[in-house]
Amino acid sequence: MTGIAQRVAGFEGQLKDAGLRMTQQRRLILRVLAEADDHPDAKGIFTRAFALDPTLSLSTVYRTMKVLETQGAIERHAFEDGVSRYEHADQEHHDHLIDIESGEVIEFSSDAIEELQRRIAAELGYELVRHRLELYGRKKRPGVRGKKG
Amino acid sequence: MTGIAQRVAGFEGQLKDAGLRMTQQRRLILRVLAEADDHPDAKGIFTRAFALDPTLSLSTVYRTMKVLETQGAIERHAFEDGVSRYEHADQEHHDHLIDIESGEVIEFSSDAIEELQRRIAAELGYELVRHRLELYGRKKRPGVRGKKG
DNA sequence: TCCTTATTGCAAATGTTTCGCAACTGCATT
DNA sequence: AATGCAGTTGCGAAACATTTGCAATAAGGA
Ligand SMILES: [Mn+2]
Ligand SMILES: [Mn+2]
Ligand SMILES: [Zn+2]
Ligand SMILES: [Zn+2]
Repeated sequence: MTGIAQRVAGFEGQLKDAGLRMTQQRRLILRVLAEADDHPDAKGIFTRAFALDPTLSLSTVYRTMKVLETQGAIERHAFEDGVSRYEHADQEHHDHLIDIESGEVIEFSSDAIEELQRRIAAELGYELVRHRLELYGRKKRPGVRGKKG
Repeated sequence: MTGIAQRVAGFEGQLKDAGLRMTQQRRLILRVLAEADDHPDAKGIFTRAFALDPTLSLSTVYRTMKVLETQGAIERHAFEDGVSRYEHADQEHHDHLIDIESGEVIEFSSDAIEELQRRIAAELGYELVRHRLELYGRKKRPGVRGKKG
């Protein structure tokens, strides 16, 4: 919902408060991130940004992702393949379902499962701080119902 | 519940069926794995096994873990720190809660959450094949109840 | 025991992410 | 607009976990 410009401006403020600078590179990466509707890894972000500014380096992408993560501007995920994937954090919490055939990542959120996780942790004597939930599935062919169908 | 000897014997059969061999190294690693009650990584397994046979190499541990995983004899997990951790697969499915202060890994299982995940996937048009669920929490101090306590 | 081939140890290669460092630039201040 | 101090960047090298090529070794059926 928030526009790119506003988001960049808002982030600029956060940086300033932390004594950090808004550089061309950060602006560029922020833009790439804002325009992304998937979950790119560092190399993917680099590729997209590099197309707009071929002086950018991959190191800077990594460093920027760290800054953005610290500022809470992005979230980092590590799905099965192990590499870090990023997405902007201006949306509310959600988890992911990965299509094991296509690799497509589908977002979902469920209050019920969030609550259940909290309860499970509590029963074990823990306060839930964060969690990682990934579902790996295969697309159901329409028309095929459950075992008893 | 299953004894180490039986487990090794059973695995030997699986290997044979796959045209693979039961080597000293595999026997050793299997033993280390069977005696482990935690979730060691490759280096951890190597260290324990190396103590019993200092001719073993780390490569062999990695290769063996791959074979064992393919045979379904072990499970591999990758918690937040990124490295692969292993455990024998002779117990029923469970998920993990990690104490973010001590690093301790607590196992738990919940039919409710398993079912809920299946339902969520189904609602998105997917058949759930596997999942990853990790809870990261902090030990509650006894005597301190919820916000309204 | 012999033979075939799976397996091993070693070192080198990978792939991802981090780091040291000198050059560069944002930006607050003259 | 010019100055100066950090914070930042690009580059190459390092770090780290894991994989792989290869020649030597050993499992296990004949
Ligand atoms: Mn997402
Ligand atoms: Mn476990
Ligand atoms: Zn969630
Ligand atoms: Zn589960």
